[in-house]
Amino acid sequence: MLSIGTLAKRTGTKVQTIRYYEEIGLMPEPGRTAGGQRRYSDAELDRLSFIRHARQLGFPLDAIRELLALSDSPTQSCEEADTIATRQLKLVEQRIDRLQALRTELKRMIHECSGGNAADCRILGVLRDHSECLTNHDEIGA
Amino acid sequence: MLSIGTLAKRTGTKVQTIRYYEEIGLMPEPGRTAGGQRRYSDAELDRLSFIRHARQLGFPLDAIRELLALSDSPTQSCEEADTIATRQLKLVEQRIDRLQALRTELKRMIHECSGGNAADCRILGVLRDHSECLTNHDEIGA
DNA sequence: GTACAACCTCCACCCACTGTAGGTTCAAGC
DNA sequence: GCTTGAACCTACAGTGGGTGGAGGTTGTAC
Repeated sequence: MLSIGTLAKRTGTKVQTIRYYEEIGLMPEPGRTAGGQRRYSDAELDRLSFIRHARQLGFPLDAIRELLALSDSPTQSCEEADTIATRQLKLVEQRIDRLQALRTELKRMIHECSGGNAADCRILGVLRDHSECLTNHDEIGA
Repeated sequence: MLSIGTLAKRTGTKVQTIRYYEEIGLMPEPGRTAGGQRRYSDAELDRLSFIRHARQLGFPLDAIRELLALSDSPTQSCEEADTIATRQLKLVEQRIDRLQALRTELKRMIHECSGGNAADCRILGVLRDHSECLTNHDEIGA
């Protein structure tokens, strides 16, 4: 049986994060010692590894919840897993496209700025006047 | 003078977002009507446009705060603007690299899954066992 | 038996907003 | 001048995915 700290080290997770996963029902409530400390079995280690791995691949926790449910019922068709993964792939591809457009625009801004004072700065100029942009970048964020 | 709703429409910002920017000191406190409603001048329209444009390019609000300060003192060197933009470019490039690695891994998972039941699903299999991954993807998230 | 690292709960905070409830003001039409 | 109703106001809760800290308790090695 593993303490929460050992489980954390083995999975590369912070202790608080494990407790957070328990709180939101992603991890089961583990057994406790007489004194109230959590003790984990290998099944829980596997489950947390699964969660962490899916997180590394960018799956949101809700999707992970579904994937865990599928993984727990091995006779079910894996069609749904495919759907979830494909959805995630599309999301990742959208983000890449968007970030590549941002990269182009940022590079251009930086390249055009010859380094005088702020009044003539192309970086600030482009920010002031959207019409100086070559690309449309309507959506917010990265 | 513009109402907050008109300013919102003109800049493609939500009304709540404008009030939020005021709350965190990114937008100045505007004038008010006798009844207490906000009224904005063109200077404030320009400032909000600048903020929104920088957000579209993915700059975090703290960076935007610095960029606004630079834009307000036109005699200052624009070196700092260059530093901020370059930092942002590097961040964007890092994210692109990371997302491209995720894309590769997701594609492989989906491709390998031939669609049986969940027990044999390659998608769930890869998630269960990190050693089946070709790439290292230590960091979390997208 | 003691020291102290690791654990416990509870709560606040991060970013950048978004949404809602419950009440007030402005402007257009009559 | 009066009514209507859209737009405004404040205040607060919630989003995702955690992170950090205070203040107190337990487990374990010596």
